[in-house]
Amino acid sequence: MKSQTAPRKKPVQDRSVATVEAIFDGTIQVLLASGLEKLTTTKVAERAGVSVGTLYQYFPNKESLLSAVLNRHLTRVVVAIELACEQAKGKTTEIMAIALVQALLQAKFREPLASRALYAVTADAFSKELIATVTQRSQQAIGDMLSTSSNHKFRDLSVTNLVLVTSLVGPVQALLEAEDAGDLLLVVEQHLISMTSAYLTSVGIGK
Amino acid sequence: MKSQTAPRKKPVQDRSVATVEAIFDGTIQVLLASGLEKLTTTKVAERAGVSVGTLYQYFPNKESLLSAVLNRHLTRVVVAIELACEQAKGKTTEIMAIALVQALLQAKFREPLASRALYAVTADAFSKELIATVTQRSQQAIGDMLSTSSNHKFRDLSVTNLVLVTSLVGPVQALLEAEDAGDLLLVVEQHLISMTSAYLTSVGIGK
Amino acid sequence: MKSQTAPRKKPVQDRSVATVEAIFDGTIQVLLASGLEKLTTTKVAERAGVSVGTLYQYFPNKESLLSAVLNRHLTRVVVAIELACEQAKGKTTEIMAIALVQALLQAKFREPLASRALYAVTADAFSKELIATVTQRSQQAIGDMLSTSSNHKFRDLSVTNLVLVTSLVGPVQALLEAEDAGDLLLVVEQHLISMTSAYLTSVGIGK
Amino acid sequence: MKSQTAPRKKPVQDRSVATVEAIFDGTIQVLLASGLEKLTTTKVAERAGVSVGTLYQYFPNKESLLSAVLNRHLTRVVVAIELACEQAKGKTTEIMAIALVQALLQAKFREPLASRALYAVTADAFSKELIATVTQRSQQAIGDMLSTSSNHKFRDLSVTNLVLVTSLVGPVQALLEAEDAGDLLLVVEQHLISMTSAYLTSVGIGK
DNA sequence: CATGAATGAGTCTTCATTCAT
DNA sequence: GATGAATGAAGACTCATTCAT
Repeated sequence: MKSQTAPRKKPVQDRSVATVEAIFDGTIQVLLASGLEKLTTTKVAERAGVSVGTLYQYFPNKESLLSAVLNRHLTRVVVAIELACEQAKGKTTEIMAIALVQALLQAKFREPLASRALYAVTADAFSKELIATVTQRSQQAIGDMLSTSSNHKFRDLSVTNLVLVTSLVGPVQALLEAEDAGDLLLVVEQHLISMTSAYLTSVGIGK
Repeated sequence: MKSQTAPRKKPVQDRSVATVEAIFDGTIQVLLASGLEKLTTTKVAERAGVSVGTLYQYFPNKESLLSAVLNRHLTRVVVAIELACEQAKGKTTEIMAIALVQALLQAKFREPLASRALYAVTADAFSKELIATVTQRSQQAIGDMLSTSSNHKFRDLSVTNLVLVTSLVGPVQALLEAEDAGDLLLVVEQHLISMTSAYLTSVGIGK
Repeated sequence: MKSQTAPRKKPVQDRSVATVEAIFDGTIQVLLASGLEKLTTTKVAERAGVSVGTLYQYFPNKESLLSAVLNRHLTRVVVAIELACEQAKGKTTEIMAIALVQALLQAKFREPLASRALYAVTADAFSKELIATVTQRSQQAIGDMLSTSSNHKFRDLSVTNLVLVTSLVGPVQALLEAEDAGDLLLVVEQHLISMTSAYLTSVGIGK
Repeated sequence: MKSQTAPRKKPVQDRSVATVEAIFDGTIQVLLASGLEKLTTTKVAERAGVSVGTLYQYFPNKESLLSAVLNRHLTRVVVAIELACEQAKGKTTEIMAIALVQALLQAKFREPLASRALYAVTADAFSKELIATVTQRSQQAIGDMLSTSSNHKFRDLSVTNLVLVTSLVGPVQALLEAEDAGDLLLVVEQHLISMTSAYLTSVGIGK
């Protein structure tokens, strides 16, 4: 039996689509305003301008709601990464580093509020699986890209992927929560590119 | 006004110390077994072998309990980092990288269960302050160390500190949760050292 | 003030008849599958292949739906009993016993599923009135029959009626829920006839 | 895994015993005042003079509460029947009939309110098992008794047991709900004895 | 007439916290 | 100091019913 986490019904009608969208937004709002701990389905429904009943028409339980929101966000991020990786194939390691870091930052900062809000959700037990999937896809994309590098070869490719994915997330998150994010953004981006590039060079084997 | 988060009384007697210790352990146990979401003070007390009443004798509320546990853990980690940074002062950037990475890994893997269990707590709203403090101290220690490097100078030292601290945490966490952590540990450690070292070199200015 | 329990409109058209019929069937289905406790109007509508809205077109509320279903069933049973009693008038007490028991069993086993399903509904508060009416009619019919017995007279006729009606229902219900109802049916029927006949003889006064 | 229907903790202390007793009484009260359909755990707690929390300390859920109350009642009834059957062993069939009917009536009318209130609970799905057990025990006791009859032997003993048990319950229930129960009691008792006795005689084989 | 999305009052149940013993 | 029974506010979730399309 599948875990009770899949959305309850697909929004086929326009009204439904709008409703679900409003619920998603409401979730983010409440997450930012109250935090995950104090997030209640009633609050979310209120913010979304619908009744609790309606919320439950689309999501069988609170968990599935949070999962859906997180899923939508993370999927967008991974897709951005996959795209960037695809486009950087065959290029030099330096260019790959730039592509990867920029893609991640852009994806995260396109919806900075959602990004920040969803961090807490990420830590929740039921997100494990989702996170695993997303991490998996990211590593796959990065691995596929790296193996086409024009100037380096990588042994321990899987470890390299792991390190790359996990090491970039922390700084990005810190940036999202920083008050002077705007000022820092460019410098940090530069540093992350330097770090990634330097790491890949030091770990790669010259061709 | 201070938040009601400080422990209620100091355990001066041996029995008290043992009780608090048991409660701390119980908390970790429950965290691992049930997750933060399903952690209840009653469960913790049970695991600790005391009554709820006793638990509340030492901690005014659930939050303060979790804060205390998290605080103890993080403090140990920072202290380890501070120590390592202190000892690596005046050395080369490469040695500093090694010292830093090793200190972090050792500190985290000394109590791997606690490290893993407390990750979720970290994401909770009330931990913000604690995390901030700890991050602050770490960056301070690292900054102090870096500025004594025998072979590099750093501009944007604060950014470098930020990047270092935040980028290492992700991989370590991933490692803690990996099933084959044992096999990966050494390789990942090596990669993290490479990354850190390469990053510092690339960002530093030769003396 | 009358309770809002009467059907909302009479199905004059064929389509309407079919719809109501489908809703009745759906109700029985859900009753059997989920039990009264978990019976919801939505489920019933689904099973019936109509929308909830349509269901409410024919029944003003859940109660009236259940009442209607129960009513239809019980009415059929009483009618069968009334008929049998009518036909046995003037016969001996023994023949009356046979007629009564057989009529009841036949009526109940003509729609065994419905009979079984509706037992729970019977116990619900709102059925009180309906049950009373039905019981009343049965007792009336039985009383009318008994008083024409060719070989006995009855004092305490009302008590006799009460006992007869209420004592036969239990065994029939047990039979309906038995797994080996088929095997038992004939024997139990025989026993019930014996019991009824013997009871009437022992309580009746020889003419 | 056992069904979540067993009481949560045993009342060892006096206070606990009193609490549970109050909850039982409260349940009966609410059942009589509002009916099963409108019975809520909050209402029960209020009537019992405790908080909902306390109620849930002793019963994991509403169902288990109702089961416990029903169980207590039915157990008392069966015990009474078992006792009566035991004492009537070796006697004539007529005496057995008297013993059985009187035992049942006395047991039911010792707590007439509870008897009446619990009828609805009886019909609920989750009571199936309990009812089955109780019926089983009753039939066993009756069977054991009948087989020692001094003046009759019974073939189809199991059918006879079934018929006896199920046929007596209906009249008793009707009596409990009758407004003039007091007036009827004696006559009905007499009729039930007649019926039972006559049935057993007609179905038994003279020795 | 039929549909089914939306509503929200009403339930069950949990759990942090207190306090009499 | 320790205990654990009692509390009750709060939150997740359901479902009878309505009404715009």
